[in-house]
Amino acid sequence: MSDLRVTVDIVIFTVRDGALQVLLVKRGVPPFAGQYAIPGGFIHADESLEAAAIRELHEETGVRNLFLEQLYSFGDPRRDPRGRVITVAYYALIASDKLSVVAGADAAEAGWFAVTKVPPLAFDHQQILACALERLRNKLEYTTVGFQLLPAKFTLGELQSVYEAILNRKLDKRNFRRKIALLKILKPLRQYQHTGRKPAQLHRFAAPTKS
Amino acid sequence: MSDLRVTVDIVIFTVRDGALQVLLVKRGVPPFAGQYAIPGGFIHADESLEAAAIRELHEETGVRNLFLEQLYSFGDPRRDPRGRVITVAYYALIASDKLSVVAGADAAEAGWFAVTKVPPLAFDHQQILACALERLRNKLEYTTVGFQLLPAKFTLGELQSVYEAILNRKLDKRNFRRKIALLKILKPLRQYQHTGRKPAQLHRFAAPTKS
DNA sequence: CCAAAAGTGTTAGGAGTACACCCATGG
DNA sequence: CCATGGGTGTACTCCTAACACTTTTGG
Repeated sequence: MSDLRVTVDIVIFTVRDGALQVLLVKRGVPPFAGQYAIPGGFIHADESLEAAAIRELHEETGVRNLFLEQLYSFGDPRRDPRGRVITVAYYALIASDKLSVVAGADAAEAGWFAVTKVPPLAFDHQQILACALERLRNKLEYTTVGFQLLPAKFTLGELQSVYEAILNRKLDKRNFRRKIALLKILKPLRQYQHTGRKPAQLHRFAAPTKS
Repeated sequence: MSDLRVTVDIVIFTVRDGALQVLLVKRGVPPFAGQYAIPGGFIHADESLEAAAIRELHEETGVRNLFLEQLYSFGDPRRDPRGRVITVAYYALIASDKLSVVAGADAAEAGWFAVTKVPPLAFDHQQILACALERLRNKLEYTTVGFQLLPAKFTLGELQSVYEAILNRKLDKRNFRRKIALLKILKPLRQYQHTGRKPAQLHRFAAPTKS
């Protein structure tokens, strides 16, 4: 018990270029120097787990007010060769229009990777990523987390692309739109996105109006 | 970071007397001396989180090989007045025919409480219990955790009672039995339970036989 | 014979899935 | 004019939920 430490690691997702991507940082010091890892760090003495996650998230991305949810805690005694380190893993979703802000202290060493093409990861981070991916895919089915990945105004086509990127499969356009319509959480706007061919109506996320 | 410690707390459920019950222990020492709490303890230096949970579970109930699942980690810096203690909460299900074994070191100070009638709890254990209850109810809908609470042989009426106790509402008998039958995980036995009126057929939990 | 739990089908509504064509625009 | 993504409806299946009566036994 003498030397136990606790970290918070955060799997940060975004959807970019039609693919679900995750933010990874290259480690500069041993162990696993030169390998990529999920961003994270030790918790401070006076902050809650979630506060630590929010702080790390802000340090890595410069963004606050993201969707953030605790994922799972990993505590194998040998997961970190330096000693006993338990990690509480979180996952976060960052909207595509906010991710220009990928600065942070080690900007040059951080990068987005498609989840289908992640390099070998340090520690047990492969397992943590797999866990986050599974959670995200499940939550997509019965919650509205998907909307967190879009800007305030978006088209139904963009929304569908986000779903397809996360689930990694094509969805039927008509069925998708009916399903979304049934949720009654989108407000159609009188604005259209003129991006190429036929203009697409913009929508924004909104709680259903009580009639 | 100097003084951080990690505990594992376990919400142990059973169904008894038609009610969902939880095992609580009375604290003998401050803080919260005399109040009830969820069983738990500090993790050892060389054991994984799950191993710690299994160990605590065995210490409290004398039983091994229960259903056990990690729930959530709680880390508010002021959740324990003694100092910084993070807890990784688990929940476990113990079959009604095994719970005579409620011995353990502090047997006299441990007891089962219906979840609808728990006394005030120490620390943030009320919150942990609420979290476990929510998880259990959700898992009941789309997994087969409910079977963990029954002996090897049971009647459909007993199974339905377990579901009703957990969900705290009555279920339709015909719909329930159809739903269970569709799962194809029960093997009807040539034995009947003669307990009062019309004998009820016994079943056992079994993976579906591949035709 | 009676109280009590066991056991059993049908119908209606809602959600998911499969599937094909016309529309509006920019180039 | 044409390539491209936007936009729309129907039919079928499956799951859920509501609902009532007969059967078997012990006392």
